[in-house]
Amino acid sequence: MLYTISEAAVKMRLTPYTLRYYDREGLIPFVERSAGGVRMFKEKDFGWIRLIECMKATGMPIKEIKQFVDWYMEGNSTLQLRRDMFYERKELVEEQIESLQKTLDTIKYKCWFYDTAVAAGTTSVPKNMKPEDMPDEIRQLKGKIDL
Amino acid sequence: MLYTISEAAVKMRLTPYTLRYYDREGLIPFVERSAGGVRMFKEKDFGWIRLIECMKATGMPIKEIKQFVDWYMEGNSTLQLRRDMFYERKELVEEQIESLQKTLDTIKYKCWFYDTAVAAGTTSVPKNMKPEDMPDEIRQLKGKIDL
DNA sequence: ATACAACTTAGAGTTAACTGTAAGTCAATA
DNA sequence: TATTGACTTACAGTTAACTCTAAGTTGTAT
Repeated sequence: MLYTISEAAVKMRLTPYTLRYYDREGLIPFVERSAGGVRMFKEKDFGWIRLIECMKATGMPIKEIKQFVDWYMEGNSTLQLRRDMFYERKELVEEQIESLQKTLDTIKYKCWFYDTAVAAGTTSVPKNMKPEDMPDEIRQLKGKIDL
Repeated sequence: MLYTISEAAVKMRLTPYTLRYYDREGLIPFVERSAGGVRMFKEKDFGWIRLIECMKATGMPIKEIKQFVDWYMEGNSTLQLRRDMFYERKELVEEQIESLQKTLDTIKYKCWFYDTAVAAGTTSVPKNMKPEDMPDEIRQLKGKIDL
């Protein structure tokens, strides 16, 4: 089963513009063309594009993803480099999750803060509340955040 | 204790350019000026800037952060709007964490894949490995991801 | 064979969030 | 008081990742 760029775009939830951009940037050199030059996407290509989207989701810039694709096209001589890249990404994603969890602590505190402020009609109530009057989990959060 | 823009930048791990940009965009209207027009940052401002950085860390664009600051400057009549904004952010951050955890599953699978490929000198070993020959946690991961 | 929709490339335009430059002003020290 | 380094504004430049336009080509349906 082969797909045109529009069909591939629907399947991948991208636009044809984006797929052509990825092609120009060297992210999908394995996508073949018809005799007339029309891109023909095959099933196997979608797995690759999903992997590219996964790397993008880690915040990896397109140029670094291209580096990885270049290594892949080079064959087994680049296995170590590709392995190391994934381990580095693993570290970074674990850090991102930790960081987002800290961010979430602040947001959760603010949710309580504004719940309390809305109920009172003024921010001075949560602002001046003594720690011992706060719910346990909020007191914990307040201790963790640095606002 | 008052701080110049350079001192404030060091304290917040930002550049003076960025702080001026935030000021121009209306993110820190509460920062006062000396008679000569020089910005004078006070301790209280840093808490605010930390909150702005927290909102930025959730992926919130500067224009939406400005909306929140505008609501703050308007006073208690905007409490409900501010509360709702934090609840919306909470949802989004929880989604981001979930999404990153799925991304991490794919990365972890690829770490195993390339560990195995490097050991064998070729990707065909992990590529053709039967599920029952994989470690349990890898088989689990492989079932979860969609490459 | 002829339409005509969907494809192609090259290159320009957009957006967000900075980042830097130029010209001029402020403030601390010799 | 004069110098000098840090500040000010206005505005231009940068970067990443698209997004769109124009001019031309391909492929399918009559």
